[in-house]
Amino acid sequence: MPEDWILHVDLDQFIAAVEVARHPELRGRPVVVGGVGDPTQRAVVATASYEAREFGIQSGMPLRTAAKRCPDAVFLPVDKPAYEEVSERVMATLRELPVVVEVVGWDEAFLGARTDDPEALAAEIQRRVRENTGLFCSVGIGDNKLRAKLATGFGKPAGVYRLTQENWGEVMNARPTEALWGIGRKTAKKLAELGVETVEQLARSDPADLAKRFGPTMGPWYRILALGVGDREVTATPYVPRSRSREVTFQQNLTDPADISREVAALARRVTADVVAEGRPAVRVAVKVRFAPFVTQTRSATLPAPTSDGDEIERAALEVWSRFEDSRPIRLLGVRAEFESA
DNA sequence: TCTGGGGTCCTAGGACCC
DNA sequence: TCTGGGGTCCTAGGACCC
Repeated sequence: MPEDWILHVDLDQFIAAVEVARHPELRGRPVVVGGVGDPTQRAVVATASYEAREFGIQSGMPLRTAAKRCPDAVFLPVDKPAYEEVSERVMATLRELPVVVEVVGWDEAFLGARTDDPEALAAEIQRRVRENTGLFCSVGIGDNKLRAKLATGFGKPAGVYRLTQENWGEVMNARPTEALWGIGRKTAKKLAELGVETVEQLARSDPADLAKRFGPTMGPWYRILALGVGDREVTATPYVPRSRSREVTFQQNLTDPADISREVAALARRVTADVVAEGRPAVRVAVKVRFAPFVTQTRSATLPAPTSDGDEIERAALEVWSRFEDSRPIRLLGVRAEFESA
């Protein structure tokens, strides 16, 4: 009887790889994709090629910093439609196999598979993705989503790795808690303050102590994560979004109230287009403001009635905006529409 | 590290109601 | 009126992920 496996497929340096695939002359060079491709602008790195990473360039880093670390890097603008198109081809390739495909991003998917030989399946996935798209991917094999996801990281680049209950402790116990999927820098730091530095220490922690520090849901959940326990359900059911948002960072901070109102209204219109495309009305509108030295605040309002109407969404966004009292210069504005939860 | 854009989920306090 | 307990909604903020 074949066993049930969960595979996690992750494209290697996806965005940079798509760019290199269509600009072959860039192969082997440090490539950095982000913003409009101008490293003097306010923007960050979306993806850096492995060659660029050698210079210490990472996703999320300001383009300005990346340019300082590697002045010779090639800077390219983000071309979302191009990545979406390639992503579709990758997902279609995965769906040709006898597996359930759950898409979790442009460059990632979980696969549910029943097989005696998950490594052979992983190799087949890599071969087909390479053939159909020219891209390399890494595949994690696990007995749940958490382990499959973490396994992919150990397989990079272009490799396959199996992480299950059997080798979990051996592979993970000595690692910092931040190695877990769901524990970031802030939580790792708070855990360290409790004397919990490693995955093994977290696994041995008292759930009640964790609940006291992190709340009744998150606290005990961190310990479960450290044990490697996770969700096994892989579903092909299309994802239903909870919200749609648009935001923009200005190259020069805004100070004129007329400019600000105009930008809020424009963002509300863009969000309305997304709401209309979604085919479900918005029930709530939120405005996000990032003031000059990077202080972010949000305000929101429940709409009198659900709506997909642009005038109403714009009016709501402007009303929410009027409740901000701070008058510092503004570097970012955002508008979000929320849908009724299912 | 002068720090994007698009999302998700959890927490906590206050309002409000019974 | 020195006064309970609980449920739910609204709102703001925090943390995380890609």
